[in-house]
Amino acid sequence: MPEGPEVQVVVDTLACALKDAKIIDVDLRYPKIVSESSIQPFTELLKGQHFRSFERIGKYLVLTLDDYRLICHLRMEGKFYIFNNEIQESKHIHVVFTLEDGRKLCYHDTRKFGRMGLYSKEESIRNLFPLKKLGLDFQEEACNGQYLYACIHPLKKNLKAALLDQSIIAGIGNIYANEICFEAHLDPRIRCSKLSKKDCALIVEKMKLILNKAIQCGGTTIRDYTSSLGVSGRFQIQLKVHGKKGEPCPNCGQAIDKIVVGQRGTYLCRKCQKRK
DNA sequence: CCTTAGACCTGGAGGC
DNA sequence: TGCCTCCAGGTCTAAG
Repeated sequence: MPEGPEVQVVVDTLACALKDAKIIDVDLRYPKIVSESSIQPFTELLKGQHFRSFERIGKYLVLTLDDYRLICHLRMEGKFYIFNNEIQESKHIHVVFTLEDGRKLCYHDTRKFGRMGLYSKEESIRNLFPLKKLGLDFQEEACNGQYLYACIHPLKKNLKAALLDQSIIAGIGNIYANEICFEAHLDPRIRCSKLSKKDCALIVEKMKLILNKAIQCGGTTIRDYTSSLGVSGRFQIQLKVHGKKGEPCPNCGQAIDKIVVGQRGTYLCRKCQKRK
């Protein structure tokens, strides 16, 4: 589920639940979840650390502890759950952090694609291994039409691939890339070099609208977050094309088409989204 | 340099 | 019901 907005919802929720909580034990059930680039020994170094601050960069969670940064990527299906007493057991829970107050923070990941690791707190965040290849985050001021145009104008690849390229803009995933192309009335297969400055300004404008609205919608589900099931970014925004194959386009009524672009499922309205 | 196929994993949906 | 194939929020690596 997690693209940038869902990760933001998760970070906000974790910040509420875990601020200054102390880790007293870590049960690493599936060791491959820990990145090879992590400082070791992972479980031992976490003991005694407190969660101090919480942020998101692209699709990464950055949890700052007393002495380290714990960086997590949820990939396709990673989720965090917090249990007050007993864990609701599952074979998909791969890491359990026991907190001093008795709560358990569980990392759940059906496909085991997610990764987490410990990194230096001294180094600037952007220089840490998992983050240094990222471009501007989608919420940054400097991430504007000019920036996007400068990045993608020279590229031969198509618009969809550029939106998914985390070294250009960090935080956009497949669902939102489809929605952004639809709202900008642009065919995802357009070559980047054919896009004007005006197109790029429009793309960024729609991108910020869609992603920020998604965060707000996710934010509404935070409130009914209770204790047992916890912290999963619930994607509640109204999608216009993603997953809507065969349904009428909200603009013109023509059936939404599904194609493959860059090995990813891509939904579009052939009438509304111009190819150039 | 760039694009693309494959790998990493599991489970749900749909066809037969 | 069972078996098979395809597909899914992502990213990295090797091959072409």
